[in-house]
Amino acid sequence: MSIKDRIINVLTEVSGEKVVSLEFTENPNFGDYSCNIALIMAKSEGKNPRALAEEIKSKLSQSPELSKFVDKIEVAGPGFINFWLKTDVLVSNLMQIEEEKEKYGTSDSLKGQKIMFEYAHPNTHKAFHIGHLRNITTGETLARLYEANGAEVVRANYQGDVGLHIAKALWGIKRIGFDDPKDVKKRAEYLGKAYSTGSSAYEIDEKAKEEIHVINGIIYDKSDDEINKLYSETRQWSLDYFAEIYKRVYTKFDRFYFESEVYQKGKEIALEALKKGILKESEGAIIFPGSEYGLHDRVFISGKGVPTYEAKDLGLAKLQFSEYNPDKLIHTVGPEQSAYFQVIFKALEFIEPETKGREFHVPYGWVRLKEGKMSSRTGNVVLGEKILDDAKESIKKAYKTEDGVAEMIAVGAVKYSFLKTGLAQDISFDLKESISLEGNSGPYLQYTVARTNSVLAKASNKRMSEYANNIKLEIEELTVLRALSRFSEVIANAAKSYSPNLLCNYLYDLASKFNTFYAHNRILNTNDERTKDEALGPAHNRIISEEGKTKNEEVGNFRLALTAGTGQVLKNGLQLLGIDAPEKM
RNA sequence: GCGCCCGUAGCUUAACGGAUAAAGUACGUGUCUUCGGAACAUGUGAUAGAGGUUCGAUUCCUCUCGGGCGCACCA
Repeated sequence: MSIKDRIINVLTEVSGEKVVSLEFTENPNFGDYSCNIALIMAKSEGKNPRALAEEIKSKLSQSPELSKFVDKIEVAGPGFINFWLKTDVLVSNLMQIEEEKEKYGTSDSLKGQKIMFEYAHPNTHKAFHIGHLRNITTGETLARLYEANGAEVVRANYQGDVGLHIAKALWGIKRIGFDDPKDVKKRAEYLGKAYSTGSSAYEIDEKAKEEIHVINGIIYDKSDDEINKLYSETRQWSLDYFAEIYKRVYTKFDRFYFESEVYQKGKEIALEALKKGILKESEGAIIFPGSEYGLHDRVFISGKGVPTYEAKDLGLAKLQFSEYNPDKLIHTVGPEQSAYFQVIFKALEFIEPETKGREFHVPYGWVRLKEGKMSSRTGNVVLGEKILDDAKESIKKAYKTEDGVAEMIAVGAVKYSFLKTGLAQDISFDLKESISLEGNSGPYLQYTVARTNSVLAKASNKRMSEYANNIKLEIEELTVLRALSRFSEVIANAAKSYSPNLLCNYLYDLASKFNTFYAHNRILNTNDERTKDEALGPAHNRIISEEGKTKNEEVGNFRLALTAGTGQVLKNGLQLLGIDAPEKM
């Protein structure tokens, strides 16, 4: 049981309240943990909150359990009860990092749960743009966060390889002429051009529109050999291109679903549902009457008899649940589809009842360009890959870096710039400004790891476990120590609330505190001796040898441990964000 | 028109209904005869507007203004 839970238990017992929340404090003057229970109780009982807090505090001070790890309790502000942890608790946490290494911070709180994360979902024959990159970055991180908490994770990718957009691209190919550039990237560019050609023709040219619908029909019924061949060849071009990107951003999928794989099944399910009266006929199409449930109607099979995205999703859900039977299925998809998913989930409740309460839509915000609106229809897109390449180039220009390291830093910079913002928040993207290498950025964290590596490599004494005793802490040391102890709770929160940005903020805060410590204290060849008079205060006044002095060696060992612990936690945290930290940079 | 989401320093973003609204960037001033300067320190600067609920509101409710997205055969 965590320290936090143990404090909560005592608080629950003493206060008699069932729901007690205990929070980390941002301000060190307010201790390690803070509790607002007195404020809440005062409201319902009509008492003075401060007096009540004092009352609770005096009961708490008599708890033998609490005295094992709590050093000081104070009532502050309107009636908060603040707790300071004993230094040994924090130091033993440091030893835990040393023992558990890359396992440190993980938990099994979600053990036994199977979660399917469905993300990325690019469409073949269309560009893979920065929005996809944000999606894949987000999905991968969520998957890793859930794994870190013990869940069994299935990574799924649902790729659109049939539908009108393909027909537009094929029509475009016919218009501009078939051309195989024989290069993965150039093939993707060529398809992007073909798609925007077909797409704009579709809107302004009635004849083109008709032709595109004919091609769309052929894609489904495979009635034309020439189109079939063109389709399967160019489809593979896209898939090869996507595979390169997945590899580049460290994502591997357990299962690739395709629209081509589910549409037939989806259509059958929809027709079956029509018989049962779940779906209805309307104006020649087959629809789900969402409006009967406060939602809106949606077409599942078009008047032409073609299954729409909606019907395909029925087939997809059927397949996903029969293959994996996940406890939760999380679709990482943009917010514009929120209303769509509400309708689909409702329809699924009737058609596939086992999905009820297990389908979730986690929307992530748009990536908007400062320069103007992005649209693959008009060809005005910024490719995901271009961002990575640009970042890499500017890193090489600014620093002497070998290619592999520059790539690692570029990926870190781009991913971090997406993840540090709240999931639902739109990102306003500027090609030059957004990929930051300084301050609150991926490279800053990577740099800090490299710095810890460098210091540790120079250390002659590797026996860091001897540090723990008799060290009097400087304020900067204590600050880092406290930050380190929060890691596991942060990743649990980040997973639970789908908020990778919480982890980003935490890691930046930790790195920043370490760098402050680093700038003010020597780690190697320490030459300061501390006396009793330099003690920090009652909470952390730990004294030392008989003469009241800390030995240099002990200080050095402790600082090395602090350095190693910081490096380890930063590495573990970056790993969860899907970012590698180079040994040197 | 109906519905959903969003307005926080010049810019990009934080903040379970809590304590002095937190950072980065930019701009200004500094630190360092560097255990890695992609660093550290320091200054200027913000909750769109009006009501309401509350001991307490960036957060919840109502309205106004401003932006985005959905709402039938695209995905």
